[in-house]
Amino acid sequence: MHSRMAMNWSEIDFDWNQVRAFLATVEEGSLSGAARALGTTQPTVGRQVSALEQGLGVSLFERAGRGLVLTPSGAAILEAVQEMGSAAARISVVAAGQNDSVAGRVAISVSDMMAIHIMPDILRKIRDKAPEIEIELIVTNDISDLLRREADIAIRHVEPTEPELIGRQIRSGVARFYASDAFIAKHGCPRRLAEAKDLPMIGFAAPQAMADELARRGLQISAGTIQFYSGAICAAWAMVEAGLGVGLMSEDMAEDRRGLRRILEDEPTLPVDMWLVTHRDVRTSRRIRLVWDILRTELAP
Amino acid sequence: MHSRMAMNWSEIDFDWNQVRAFLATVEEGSLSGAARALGTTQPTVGRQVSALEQGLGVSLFERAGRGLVLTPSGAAILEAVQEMGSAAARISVVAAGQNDSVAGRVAISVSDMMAIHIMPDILRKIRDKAPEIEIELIVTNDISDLLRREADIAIRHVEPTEPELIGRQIRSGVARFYASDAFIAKHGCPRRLAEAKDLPMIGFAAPQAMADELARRGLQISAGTIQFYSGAICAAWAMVEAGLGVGLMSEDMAEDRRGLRRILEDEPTLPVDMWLVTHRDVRTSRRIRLVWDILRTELAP
DNA sequence: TGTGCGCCAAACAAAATTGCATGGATTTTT
DNA sequence: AAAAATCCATGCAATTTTGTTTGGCGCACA
Repeated sequence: MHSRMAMNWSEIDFDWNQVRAFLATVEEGSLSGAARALGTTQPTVGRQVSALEQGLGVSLFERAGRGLVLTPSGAAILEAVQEMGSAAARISVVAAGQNDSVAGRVAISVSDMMAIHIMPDILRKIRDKAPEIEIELIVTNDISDLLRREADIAIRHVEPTEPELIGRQIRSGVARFYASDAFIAKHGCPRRLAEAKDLPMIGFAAPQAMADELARRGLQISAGTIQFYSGAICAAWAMVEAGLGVGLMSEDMAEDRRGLRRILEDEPTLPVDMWLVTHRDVRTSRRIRLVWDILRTELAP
Repeated sequence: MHSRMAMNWSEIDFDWNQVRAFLATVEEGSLSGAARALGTTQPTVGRQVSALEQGLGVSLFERAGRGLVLTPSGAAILEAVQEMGSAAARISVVAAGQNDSVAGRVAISVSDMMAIHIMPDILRKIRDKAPEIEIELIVTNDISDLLRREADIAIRHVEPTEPELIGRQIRSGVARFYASDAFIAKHGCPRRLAEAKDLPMIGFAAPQAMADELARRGLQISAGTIQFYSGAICAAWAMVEAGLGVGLMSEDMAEDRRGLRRILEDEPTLPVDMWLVTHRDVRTSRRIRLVWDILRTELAP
């Protein structure tokens, strides 16, 4: 019995893997790039795309010397192709959630500072409690996309807004300003914000973006004071330690740092939230649930 | 920020065709039924579903003697799978709309010699592969103007320089000198260029233009030896066959000619290139692309 | 209870796909 | 302006996938 309307199979007799090759090619911009992304070879991707063109009776790319250019026909089907891709990603997410084996891989996405200062101890605990779980630590300072299953669990600093994601606030710390001893020896140790406003500052993002973000939290900083910055927070902190400027840092992480001193005693408190986030569908997996619980316990205030 | 999120390919490493097999199995109720619907065989569908189960790490069906029963995990991914299927169907529909029907006219511009000696066989092949395509053969010895859409595809002997045109070199032959048996009986068969320089020659262009062109290619010919000429190459060749003079001709075309003999064994080789040329914009058209591909295959060395 | 029918699983031969190596072409770099 | 780096196409060998055939199992029906 067919509870649903039966599919018209003759309409989709083309090879679905060829669609995947096409999508990868569009996203990567070249056949070679698509091959790298898919873990196959350029001739294979090229032939699959050609076969799709022939199967659909449309030419999708114009071979233009270096690289390919999407034809109008290619652009026309692109939206449906992308939807097919995101449905495939959802299959992966849901299937991962259905997998109730404890043994297997769990991917956790964290910032580099977390990876260096906090995760090692937690990973040891995970190994003790569940040695058959294999952890992939994805280190990125971008928010990684749980919807596409780049990671199973992520630690973010903002509450997730997507309805498919569930987040649990695990800790709220405070960020403060720090500088190296050498820096203080040279510039003095400012106690009040007013004294510090001309000191060079190390940023974690482009100066204007960082100034805007701080302003949103009630701290007026001129973008001009940010001379150096790096999205890699540990690199930014190396700059602070080298005495290149003052830096803003979560309190509990700064404790470990040697040669750093807190400055600005009257600064407004900058709350730093921490959220443990996962996908509603993968959370049902026993293995992921186990890791989730360990993280939640260990990261509790 | 990336508004266009790239796909996470490493996690979507399962075979998309396996998803199709799973969907067909669910909708048809059995592996055999799915095989019938997909136009394949039951073992194939069975193996694809098994491979999907292994790839996702989840069991999708309960093998229950006669027939299969969906497991909870199978039911969980079903929605996303169906969405993938409907996206696939949409691709097919959109592509069909984009598919400018293959029926229609394609104009090919060729020289008269090509039209007579080479095109007939190729036209037969085009008719076999795509009977609904109507071919107009534009016979001209001028470089026909693709930019003005006099023709959709042209065969030229020089590489196109215009950026709007794309050309593909398909063959490089050699031109040699030939004369009719009657001519040789009367004038002898010159073996060296020096012996021939006073023999009457049939031209394909105005004597001085032809002499200049040959000089550019390293062959010194006096314009005065060209007594008769015609831009219509086949007319010029009728003159050669009638014994009015010697003629220069592409080797592969001369082979077919009866009553002609090659002369001048020490002549410098005159390369004759052949380029398939079309306009960038029309190349995306399905039927023109089809004809292009046939021409390219058939004219390959 | 025996028989027929439909379905899934397994073994082996055939076919299709893939990967590798290479060549041609174009853009970027030095 | 030459050289390096990419990128796509193609020929050929190897692997993978598919098709064919056969056998086992459960269910329906006489």
